[in-house]
Amino acid sequence: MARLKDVAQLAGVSTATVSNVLRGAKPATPAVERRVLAAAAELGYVPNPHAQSLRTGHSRALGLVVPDLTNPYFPALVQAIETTARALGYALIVMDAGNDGARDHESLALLATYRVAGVVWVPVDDRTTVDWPFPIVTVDRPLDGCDAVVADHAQGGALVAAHAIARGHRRVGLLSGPRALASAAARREGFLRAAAGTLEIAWEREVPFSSDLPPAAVERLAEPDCSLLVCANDAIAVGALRALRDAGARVPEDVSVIGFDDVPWAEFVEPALTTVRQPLAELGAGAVAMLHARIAGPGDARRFETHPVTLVARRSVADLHAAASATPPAGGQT
Amino acid sequence: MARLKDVAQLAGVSTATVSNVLRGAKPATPAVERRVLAAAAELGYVPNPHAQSLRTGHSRALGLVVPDLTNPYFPALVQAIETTARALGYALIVMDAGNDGARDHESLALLATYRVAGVVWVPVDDRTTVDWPFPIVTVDRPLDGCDAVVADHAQGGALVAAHAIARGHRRVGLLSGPRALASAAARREGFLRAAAGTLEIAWEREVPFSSDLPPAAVERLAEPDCSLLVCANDAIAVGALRALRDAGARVPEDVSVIGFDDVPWAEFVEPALTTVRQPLAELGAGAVAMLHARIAGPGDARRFETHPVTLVARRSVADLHAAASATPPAGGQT
DNA sequence: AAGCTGAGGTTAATCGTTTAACCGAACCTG
DNA sequence: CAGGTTCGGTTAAACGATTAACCTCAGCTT
Repeated sequence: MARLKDVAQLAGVSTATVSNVLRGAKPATPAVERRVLAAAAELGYVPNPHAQSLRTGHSRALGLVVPDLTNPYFPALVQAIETTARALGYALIVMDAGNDGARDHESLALLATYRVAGVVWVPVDDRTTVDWPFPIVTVDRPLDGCDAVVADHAQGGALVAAHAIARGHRRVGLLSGPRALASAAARREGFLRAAAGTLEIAWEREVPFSSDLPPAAVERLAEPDCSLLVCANDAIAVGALRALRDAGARVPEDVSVIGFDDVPWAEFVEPALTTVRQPLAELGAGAVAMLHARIAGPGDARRFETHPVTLVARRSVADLHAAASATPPAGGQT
Repeated sequence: MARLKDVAQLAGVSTATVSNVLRGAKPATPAVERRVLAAAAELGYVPNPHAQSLRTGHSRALGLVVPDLTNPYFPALVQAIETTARALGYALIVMDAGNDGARDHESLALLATYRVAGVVWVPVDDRTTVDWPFPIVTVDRPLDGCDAVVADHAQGGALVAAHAIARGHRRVGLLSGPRALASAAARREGFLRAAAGTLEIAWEREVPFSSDLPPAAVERLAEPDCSLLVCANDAIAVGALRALRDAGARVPEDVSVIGFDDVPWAEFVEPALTTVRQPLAELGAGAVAMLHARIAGPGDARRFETHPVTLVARRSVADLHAAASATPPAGGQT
């Protein structure tokens, strides 16, 4: 592989000049510049990133630490992050923390030894102090003192309430997520605020983010006693769908269900799930852009971005204004 | 951060000695060895990987190139690869080729500039010549001249046939995948061989790996004319489920469906899908182990590993031997 | 006792960049 | 025209490891 020295020799200048020209660090005579560029092109020169990193003390690599790749939330996020990182000239070192807080920090430590220029981090637990030799931006879990991009969960909750109201629902049941999680709390909060005065909360159960509903919730679902089930999560919604089916209730004819996240298979369950879509691609791209900016300006004020979510209406919530008796037309997706 | 030099100074020896001791390259006096280890521990010394790479010409990083992270097949694979790579002391640089052959090669080129020690590659198209400055092992798509791990698709096909026979099916319809893909061909082949003489192939349609079935296939499904639908893929199976539902057929009472892959939501569709599970974790771990071996022994013979698949029986295929009229018990998953 | 050997260290070159320090020529400028 | 500036370029010193070559000295052999 061609080295800087080879380019310099071919162009008949010193390595310093080549380096300066190639990086646009110092201006050079047009003639010299042309010769250098030509030589570099001819040799197919590509700088050795390790030499660069050694010299400058930082690499053109970014780290990404996620709690668990098999969580359906992440692949789209990772993809967006990788794509925009690459477009900005960074390589991406990915680490999976296996939902383990200790491994989370171990990963950051490892990234530190690699002198990455920055890290995109989705922490497994919300509150952990941070003190690392690189800038960090977190996704979806704000940590004090470091940049963050988040989806607007509260707005999502409001969207759900609005949709319910628009479709003529009055009494709803709530399967809310772990109150301890900021995102779950925000969804609930946003929903409640927008529902206030219009929607009646028949009952509420706090359940984990999982399709395996606790028995208490399953029992409750045997006699729903409401026209709409608001779930904090698509996983929960799928669990609800299953429980309702087992109880002999038809969705959405007897009771409607709405989820949150728009996991990849939300459209494949029966009936296709109405849910709130998180802007994963935007979140990922935004995080990398923010990190890039922070690398350029370490001293700037803390950055914080919140991205709007959208509701995607499918078949799982009935329109009570439409002929109340008729079955909604099949295949009515999107 | 502590450098080799600092350790040497603290231990009262030369940097060469420290380097040798730490890597176990050359034996040293027990006393010296102890001093060095103590010093390194005290300073929390971690070698600078860029300096190492610069000097040795290769890094302790592996590359991973996949066609498309949002394909449900990959997250579990990537996770296994990352985990075992990390256990072996490698960092993992992940690249998404966006299902684009050109980008695929571009990614490899980029990895070359990073002097990765090796690459795990899932090529977007099967036949591409390979000539790179690092060892490669491919997953699921063997390329001549480079190591590979693959799932035993033919065996999977045989498993499907055996299951069909065991459950009393006689006439089956085939929704086979793109014949051009080696994996699809192997599945079909394995199935046909095991079915020969026992199962009657009522009809066959070649369709792409997608839930959006071509009209021709949908039409065929309106009048299935068989007791079991063998799908080359879970995506296809989901499409079939949808088409059958639209046609008013009940699964599995009227017709059974079987898939392949065991995507994460195979258990969430209605009815839960019987399918063949690919050993993603084993495939990933195997690939990295193989790559590691190849890095150690560049001259060794070509390696090729095939991993067995397993059938996971859920509700979507009926047992014709059981009371033919009765509905299978609900909730009978696993 | 002279000479060889080998074990255990050290010295210094090297990997491919970046960048501070320097240098000469050309270009004002008063 | 003598004396700054600028401009465009070079030289050489890092960065932090690895490793070939060399050195020293204790222990053996004859």
